[in-house]
Amino acid sequence: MVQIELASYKNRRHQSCTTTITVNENRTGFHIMNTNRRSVSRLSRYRSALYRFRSYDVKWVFSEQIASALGITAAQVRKDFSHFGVTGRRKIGYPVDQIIEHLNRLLGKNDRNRALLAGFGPLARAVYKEYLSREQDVQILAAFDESKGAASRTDEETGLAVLPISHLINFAAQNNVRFGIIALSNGLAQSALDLMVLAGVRGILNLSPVDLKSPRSCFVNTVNIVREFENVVFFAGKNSAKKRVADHA
Amino acid sequence: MVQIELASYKNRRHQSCTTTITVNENRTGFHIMNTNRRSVSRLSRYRSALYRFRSYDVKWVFSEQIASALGITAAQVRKDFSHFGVTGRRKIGYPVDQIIEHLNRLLGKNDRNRALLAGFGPLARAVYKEYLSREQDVQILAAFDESKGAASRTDEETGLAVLPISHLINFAAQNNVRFGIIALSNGLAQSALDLMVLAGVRGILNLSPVDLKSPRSCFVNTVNIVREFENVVFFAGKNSAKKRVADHA
DNA sequence: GGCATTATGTGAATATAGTCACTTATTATT
DNA sequence: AATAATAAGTGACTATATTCACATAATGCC
Repeated sequence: MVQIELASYKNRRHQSCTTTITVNENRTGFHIMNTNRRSVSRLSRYRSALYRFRSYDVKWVFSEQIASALGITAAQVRKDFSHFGVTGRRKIGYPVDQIIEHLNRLLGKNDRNRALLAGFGPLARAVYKEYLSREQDVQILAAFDESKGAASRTDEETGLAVLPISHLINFAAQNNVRFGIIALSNGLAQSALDLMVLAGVRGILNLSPVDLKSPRSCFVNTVNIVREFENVVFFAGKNSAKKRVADHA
Repeated sequence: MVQIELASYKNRRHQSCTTTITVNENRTGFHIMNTNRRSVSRLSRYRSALYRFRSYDVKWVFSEQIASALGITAAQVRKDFSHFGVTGRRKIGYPVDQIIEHLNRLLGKNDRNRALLAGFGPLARAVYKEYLSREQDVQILAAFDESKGAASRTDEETGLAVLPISHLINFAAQNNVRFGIIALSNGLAQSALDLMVLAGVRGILNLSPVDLKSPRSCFVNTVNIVREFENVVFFAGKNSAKKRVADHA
């Protein structure tokens, strides 16, 4: 069991408090055990809601308003915020600018997170073009793909460098790359992960439809789009009345 | 008789991973007692693991083997299976073929799930081409997009019909479409959802980076790829920043 | 300044998810 | 037939996640 510090803050009695998560090691990597895993997945939803408030020049928001924007309860918002040391003022609410700033810090939005793409097929291209290239905090240094031969090239449409996979380790190590995105549809996904791990990558978003094994030094988040569609079919089919809107956890 | 090791695990008195050829017995009927959200999201992972076992002609698997394939505990597998009425035989394990069949039924894999795409930009195209067009149980009837004018057309590359959004309601209603996938990057996502709901759609996979509001009649699963990457940054970042205090505390 | 108001912040309570450990059915062995 | 072995199945338990409800601090009004 491993304790990781998430946030430290002072409560109203000026006692300093620290929020930690407890992590359990298992074969496939980190498994988050205590209350914070789901809270974390809400952080960026809070952030987008707050950006929307800010775009309307709102300076202060109540937990109630944030909650209604995300479709959750106000108590949940306050609890989450309190976990991460986000504070507000009674009768006034939470200061939009400050909280955005705070969330950005928590989410690594103030850094330039160097990352690389393994695979540059249609899905990877689309994700890069539509999402990643627009995020200032994510800097995709190169893509690695062998589909068009083993030569290095520059993708015309996006201007991204596309290198052969054999260059991955050296490139990642030399550029101190800490994050990777795997979008290879075939069996290459696992070996791409292995290469990344060897190169010192610390976190991977896996978009390929296979579950990958990773040592505990590297956090892996697998998003399987077909699986998510199957969940929709399941829940839409059977009518379990509880939660109608799911959040990908 | 084939003996292939697919997964290794520890028996409290050391190893074993065996396989036998056997007959299938008929078992019919299943009922869902509890709909545990996270169990459901494991169902298709079980299924893929079982397909892999089957590809090696494995007829029976132990919960231990399945667990090891997914990196979870055997108790979890048995508990999940018992939730969904999946049964095995003591000392023998679970019958691969039957369980695959059972899971397929649960996941709607034996139906032709008619669905439509809202948006046909690069992401939607990629998801369609790489994933959805290959699934026999998902039948994408058409895509709806206005980016290339308001005329109906057939997409050359994929052969998919692309219609103007104004046709969505009638088309969906006439074809009794029950599922939708939204991949619109702009503010059109919410109105696409509203149209689908009006047309009687029961479940939606939302790939656009906004949280959508939906009535209770329609289940929505939002997968936000940038958010998933942020989670990676968060966990990988914190993990490397803080030295681990104690292993196995 | 005093008072009424109100939304935060947080323990306690509840709900959900996952693990442990034991019972039992089934099979193999003697 | 009796015995040993073993993995499914399950109830009790632990861990995680969310909601409840209320004390409390900050605010505005008189």
